[in-house]
Amino acid sequence: MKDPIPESTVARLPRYLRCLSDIAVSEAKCSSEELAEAAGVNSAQIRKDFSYLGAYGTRGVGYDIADLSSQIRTVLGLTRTYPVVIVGAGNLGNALTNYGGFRAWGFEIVAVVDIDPNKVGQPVDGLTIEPMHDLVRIVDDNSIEIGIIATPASAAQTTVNRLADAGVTSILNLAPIILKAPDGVQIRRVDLSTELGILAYHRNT
Amino acid sequence: MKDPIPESTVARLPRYLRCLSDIAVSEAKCSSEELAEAAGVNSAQIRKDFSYLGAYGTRGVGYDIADLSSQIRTVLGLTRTYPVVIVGAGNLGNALTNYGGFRAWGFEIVAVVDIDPNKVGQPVDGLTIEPMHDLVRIVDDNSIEIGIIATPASAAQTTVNRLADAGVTSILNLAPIILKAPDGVQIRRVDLSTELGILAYHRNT
DNA sequence: TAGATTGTTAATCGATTAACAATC
DNA sequence: TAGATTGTTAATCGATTAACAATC
Repeated sequence: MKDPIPESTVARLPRYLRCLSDIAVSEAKCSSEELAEAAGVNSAQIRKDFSYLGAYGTRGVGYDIADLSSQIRTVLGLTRTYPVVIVGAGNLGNALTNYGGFRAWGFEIVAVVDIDPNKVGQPVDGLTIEPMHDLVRIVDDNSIEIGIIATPASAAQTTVNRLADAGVTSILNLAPIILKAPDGVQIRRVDLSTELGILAYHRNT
Repeated sequence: MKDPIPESTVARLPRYLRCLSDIAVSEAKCSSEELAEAAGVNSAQIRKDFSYLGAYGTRGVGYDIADLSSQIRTVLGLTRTYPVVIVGAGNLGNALTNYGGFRAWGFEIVAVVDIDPNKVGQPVDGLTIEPMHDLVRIVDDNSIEIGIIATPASAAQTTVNRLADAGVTSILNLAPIILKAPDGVQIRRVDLSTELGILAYHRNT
């Protein structure tokens, strides 16, 4: 077991988790070869990745899927619940609030805020849209550490700053813009146009 | 100018495009140092990336933003329009259909299909939800090459296969599952839970 | 010309993978 | 024991970056 897990390994762990839960439907154990096939990566890669976790398989047998999944969840920090706030109650924000898939990994949308007074007070999936100026209180009350930005690009940097001021330290940005992360705040970005752009590139290559 | 553009470079190009359009608001030219600052990458990285494009800056001056942006768009294949079909008219699918941001890079949602007869016929952002069994005709009629999967995970592999059969060769998968790509089809995956998982990992590190 | 910044090389760094001894 | 598969090393591969000559 080596200590610092490479970023590339971390990025693959959730993928392994997904594949393992598929395989678990029919089997209790699997080999690195089998998982490699399902995840589309090299089997040596998989064994190396797992060696960082201190997760031990059994030579000649393979990995116990339940054990391994549990190890991965522990390493990623998916053994607790994370309250999440969504900023921006437009189509995308509301779609995310309605999307139940976050809960399986412990992410629970506990608040949705919007700057538009006309949206404030409206219901979304059991929650009520709250005003942006209550953000500090909302983050405080719910001990929120993670925010998702579903605002237009033009409002995204302001939103980051306000989330940071309120005490949120992890942000997932869905707005199509590169943001500056305040000190102590980490931002990940998902840009669907970028993904389509990369698809387009490969079509023409 | 070397020929094969590394995948890592390709993945950064859309980011540069975003940053350049921000910078273009106030300036017509920029240096690799300035863009590096905005994009959060090393300036040598940027110059190296651009050297693959055959895009030439001017020594002592920098890069012409309009020229450079146009080069990047050309390389990525963003100089034409791509008709896109969205499969799955749930919250996410409808949010994407409503989302206007794809059009700026030439991706135009021309059809939304769903398997649920109750949804078929309903309007979404000027389109009408069409039945899944018309997929081949729809893809044909609109010369669709790109599909976005916004179905539940359980329906995603079937959807890939049907899209592939219909002639779609580029797929963006938003369902939280690892899919097998049929021959000649490329799939990119965006998994928001995975992104949150990686955020969670870094919180606890 | 002097200052600035590119384009490119070469060095560094890190990630992937083949190979195989260890061992179930 | 024989067969299978891990865990790990060492080799390979590719990506990043420092450095600097070229040149605007």
